[in-house]
Amino acid sequence: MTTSLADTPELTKNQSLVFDTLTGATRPLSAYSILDLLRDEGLRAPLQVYRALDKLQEAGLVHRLESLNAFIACRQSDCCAHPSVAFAICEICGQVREYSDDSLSKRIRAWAKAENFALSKTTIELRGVCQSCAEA
Amino acid sequence: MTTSLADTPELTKNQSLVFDTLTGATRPLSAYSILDLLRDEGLRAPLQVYRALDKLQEAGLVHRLESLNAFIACRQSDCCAHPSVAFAICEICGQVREYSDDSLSKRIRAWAKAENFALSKTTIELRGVCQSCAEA
DNA sequence: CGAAAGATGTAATAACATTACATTATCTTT
DNA sequence: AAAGATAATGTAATGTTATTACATCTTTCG
Ligand SMILES: [Zn+2]
Ligand SMILES: [Zn+2]
Ligand SMILES: [Zn+2]
Ligand SMILES: [Zn+2]
Repeated sequence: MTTSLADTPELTKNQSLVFDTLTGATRPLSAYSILDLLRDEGLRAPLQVYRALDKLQEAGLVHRLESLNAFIACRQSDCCAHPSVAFAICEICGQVREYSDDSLSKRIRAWAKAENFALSKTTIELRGVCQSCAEA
Repeated sequence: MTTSLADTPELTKNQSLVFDTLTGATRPLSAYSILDLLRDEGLRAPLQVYRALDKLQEAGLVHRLESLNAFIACRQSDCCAHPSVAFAICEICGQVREYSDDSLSKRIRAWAKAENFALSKTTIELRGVCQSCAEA
């Protein structure tokens, strides 16, 4: 089975369907939106989507946006190499820019070390208006 | 009406109830937990809590933790002076540390400026294990 | 083959949040 | 004080997001 664009880990049918849906989207999708888009492909229940999303997140192919309760496909080739990724979410058009800033994650790790906080995951989400929406 | 600890803006009855509940808690509370704690005080419906939380957030007295769908009272006197606040959430005990790191927010604002992203709000949430839980 | 692990299908329910509408309190102006 | 405006409240219903429970099927591997 080689359905998807990035088949780093071999994806199952449901995982591929969900991943391809996210890859084709230009904005974050909620689990239920994904489900609706995949009804014709045979998906019937939320759990089918949530299970696929879990695996895709573990594989680093998909990110969850906490402030949106929604998901996007990873757009950064070297995303896994960076300890913390940031997302800039446009409040007008809904588009999301993913970026890594090493000095940002360095600062965070320094704070964690100084405070003896054993860091396992960081969430950085920026809200605002993107350049093209500001121009319009 | 001067019921609450920090009455910077004059709080209404429901706002005070919700704020005092959060101030008394040692961990983040969900809106529905707050509601349950305030049934005896006369609160009946989720909306009563959500409305109070909205006002308290506007006033900067309460923060929403996006990755937890929960709320905490602000514990930083000068929180509003800092453009972006970070939260370190312990995955064992549930306690949350709130801190401000100016160089962190400087980095974020620099990125936003370079990318012409009109930043309105930043969410920074760290997950991990706090010092006392690591020692235990 | 047969056990174990993983993936799937389905239903039900839990948890979180908002819309809509009616009412009451507070403040402002006359 | 009366009238009108604004903000807060009460209540019900509904919408949205996520998980639990249980049965079935598939793949892997000794
Ligand atoms: Zn990524
Ligand atoms: Zn935009
Ligand atoms: Zn604060
Ligand atoms: Zn802890």
